[in-house]
Amino acid sequence: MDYLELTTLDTPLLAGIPPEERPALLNCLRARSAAYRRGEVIWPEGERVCSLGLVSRGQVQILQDDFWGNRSILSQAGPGELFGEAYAWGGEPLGVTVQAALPCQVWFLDLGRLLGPCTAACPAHAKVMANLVEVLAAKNRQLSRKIAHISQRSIRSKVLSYLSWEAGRQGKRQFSIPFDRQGMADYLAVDRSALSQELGKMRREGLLDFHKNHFILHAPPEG
Amino acid sequence: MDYLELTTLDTPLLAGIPPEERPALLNCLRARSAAYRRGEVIWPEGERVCSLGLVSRGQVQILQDDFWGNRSILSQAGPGELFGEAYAWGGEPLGVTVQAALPCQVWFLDLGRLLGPCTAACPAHAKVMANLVEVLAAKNRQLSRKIAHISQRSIRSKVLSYLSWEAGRQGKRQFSIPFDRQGMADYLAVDRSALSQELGKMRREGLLDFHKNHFILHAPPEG
DNA sequence: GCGCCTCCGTTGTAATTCCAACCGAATCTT
DNA sequence: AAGATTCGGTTGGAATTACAACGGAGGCGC
Repeated sequence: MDYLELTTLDTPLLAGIPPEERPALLNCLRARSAAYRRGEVIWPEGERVCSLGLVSRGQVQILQDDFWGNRSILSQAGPGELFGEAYAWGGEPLGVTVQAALPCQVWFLDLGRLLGPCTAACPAHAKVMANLVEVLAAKNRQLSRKIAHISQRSIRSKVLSYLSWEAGRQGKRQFSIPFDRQGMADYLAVDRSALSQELGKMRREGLLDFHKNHFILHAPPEG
Repeated sequence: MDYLELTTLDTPLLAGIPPEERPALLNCLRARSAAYRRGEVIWPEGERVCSLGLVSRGQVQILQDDFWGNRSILSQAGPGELFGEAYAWGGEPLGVTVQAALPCQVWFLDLGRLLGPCTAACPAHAKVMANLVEVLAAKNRQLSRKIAHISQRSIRSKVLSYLSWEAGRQGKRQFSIPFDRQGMADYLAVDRSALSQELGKMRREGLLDFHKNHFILHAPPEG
């Protein structure tokens, strides 16, 4: 297996592990790779997985389908980011669907081997564990944040909650978001046309301005 | 410090670590304890914490307040459960408020020390790391599940999504939930009276029956 | 240039939800 | 036992949202 792609990949999971140590580590973790076309399903919901996914090129979406077929975007993962890390141990079947949002290349790592008693086999193992904890904690915060947004009772509040957070994150009042309208509506769990409608109303009221996925907040929601 | 309470506590974080090894470990982690009255704030939002919380007695609530003052219950933690584990490293300020839901006793552990290079100081360290990963992964799934519920577009769908999951988890069609009405409404991010109204309508339609926090599902939503 | 397709905004209507207020039952206090 | 408090159900009206349908702008291939 050719690990070249991963020895130089900038990913939080392997942060702090020098390229020369990576092949041995990756071999330990039984790293293997696959390519997917846009829209292709990588892991269907219900699957039992014992490895986690790492995107090296392209982008994947983590989706959730409910009983009635509505699909919502839980999150997206680009180069260097992980998916399925919450289901890779504990034996629970996958509660989400992972799908290629763009043509992409992904790797699968058996990180379960790190959880066993003998963690010290490779010197890099401890570092991976520490990275893994930080990644899981960050994902946790990300999910909490989404909950904060979609817990709002009105579309306007959801939009403001999301956009003002995004503005804060990017440190500017003018910024782009990683969604098209449908994606934004899915993320905020609202109807697309209702979202467009509310955005238009907010623009007319001078709260903000926008074009496609580029936004400008006019009145700071913080007061 | 008297670790007696923690040497016998059944908690996923210390699972698999025998009581006699715990005092040394806890000492390593600078474990310290505090008691809180019902309603008392343990960690206010915005605080920078570098330890995680472990409930030994009572119950705490993890709350999220938005810009406009609406408060929603992210989760609750009872004896043996953790809180703040997503904010204990990475240096991000606390995005949630932690409050005592009941009179309670909690412990604070500096788990950040496990992430450093020398993990092998105590023999139990590796086990705690593995436990921590599983706890974080489980929390992850729990947050994803809540998102699945509140992403539903109608109160009825939210209720069915939540109740049918709860029925599945408990393996019976008749079960109790850990919320009163207001708590359930907060969890599902809907208005309490609207929730009562919808529950009454669903009962009239024969979908389910309930009394207080005890529910009986009549028609399986799976078909 | 021409269709084809995707994305986004608009409109109108039906349905849902919020909100505030009220009421009764149960529990707790004194 | 009376009063206070909490909890859950109900109601009515105002406001919001979903839903379906349509139309225009822009990109793309031919």
